[in-house]
Amino acid sequence: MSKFKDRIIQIVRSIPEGKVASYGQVALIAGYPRGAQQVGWILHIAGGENGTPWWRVINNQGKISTKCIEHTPSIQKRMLEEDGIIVAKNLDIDIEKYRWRPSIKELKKLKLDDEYIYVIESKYNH
DNA sequence: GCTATGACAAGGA
DNA sequence: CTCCTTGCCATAG
Repeated sequence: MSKFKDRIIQIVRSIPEGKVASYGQVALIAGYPRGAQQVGWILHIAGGENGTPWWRVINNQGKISTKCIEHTPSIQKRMLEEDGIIVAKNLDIDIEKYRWRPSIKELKKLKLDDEYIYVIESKYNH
């Protein structure tokens, strides 16, 4: 069990129903600003473990980009719709409308220092 | 330790 | 908007 994996899973599990986050956003909040691609990989091997809502993570262009045969795009689309999120036929999602914007208090619980939390806030709350 | 592989992202054409 | 290039970095072999 790597620290990285645990961290990513922890963040993904804290995404509330009805909200989505991008791979880069999850990586950023987890404390790995440039680990977007690794998030996809972690979800590929660990997605589905202990109730991890892997389907709430999409790319920053608002599209579903899974290629995993265990977790196909159609499955992800259905899971998102069950969360109340509108997904177009071409797998497009209005990410800015549904984007998860964790509060300062929520971020502090993740043991991130104040300066770093400010960076996250300024990036997604403009 | 070194190379190859990406469920990615951002910027240029 | 689409297509392409470059930068990224944890894992697997």
